[in-house]
Amino acid sequence: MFDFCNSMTDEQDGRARELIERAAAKWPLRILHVLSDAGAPLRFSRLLERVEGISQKVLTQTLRTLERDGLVIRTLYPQVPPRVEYELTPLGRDLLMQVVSLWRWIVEHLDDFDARKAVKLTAARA
Amino acid sequence: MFDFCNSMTDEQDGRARELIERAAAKWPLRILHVLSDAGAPLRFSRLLERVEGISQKVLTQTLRTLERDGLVIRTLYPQVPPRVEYELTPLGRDLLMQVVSLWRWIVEHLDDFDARKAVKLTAARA
DNA sequence: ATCTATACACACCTTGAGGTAACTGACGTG
DNA sequence: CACGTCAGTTACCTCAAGGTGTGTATAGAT
Repeated sequence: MFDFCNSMTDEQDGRARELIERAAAKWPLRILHVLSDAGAPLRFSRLLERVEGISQKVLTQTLRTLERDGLVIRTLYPQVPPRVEYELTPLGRDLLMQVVSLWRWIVEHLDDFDARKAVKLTAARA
Repeated sequence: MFDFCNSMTDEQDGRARELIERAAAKWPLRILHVLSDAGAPLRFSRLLERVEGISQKVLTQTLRTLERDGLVIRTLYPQVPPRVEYELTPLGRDLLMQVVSLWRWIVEHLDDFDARKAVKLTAARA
């Protein structure tokens, strides 16, 4: 049914899996979403305000990971006090769009995600 | 850019987020994939063999969660020794298809996920 | 001299997912 | 009566993500 899965090398599968796991962590998608909504580069402290509930430490961590993955760009302006701006890369924007389409599908089918709606066949045939 | 995000209630967003986080955990997608490939109900021990590396405990845990979410159906045949079969629900199949399309997109763009490919603008304008 | 703002770094702690290994219950088999 | 099978359960441990709280460099403003 998913022939393409078998046409992947193990390395491709591994890397894709890593990316999914990193992106599906607690904060990355929120951050990408905030950056996308802003439509313009955001400073560190703006992100800290808009990504509700995140701590400074985790925001820096997550941003570094997103940067390494090529999803955001970090621009440092050597001023005092320092100024750093973050913005989405085209890849980040594209990834977000892919995820959003999945998200939309889930929201549309939210009522189905419930075991009580699943037909139970418990042992009728046994 | 993602207008539909703002047309969601907080509750919808929260539930969708929970589902994503659960589904993107270490094992659920593998299990769904194995069940899908099998094309037929699988016994517990068949899953244990085919989902490489998973332990009994985690397999049961994960299957229970998938069952609660309405993604798999558990059928118990009251025999001795016991026989239990797991199969995908239509919803599970559909979810897997959505995720696979995301997966495919990621694999196709795997080479782009690398910070070295991102254009760096480090402070040229400062 | 003190205070403030910015974007962190560092040390510490909590929490939960996941791993490991042993045990269970019911029954048919030798 | 011991043994193996199946689908778990239970107790215990580990490890890393994430949370909390503080420290730091710099220079302009008061």
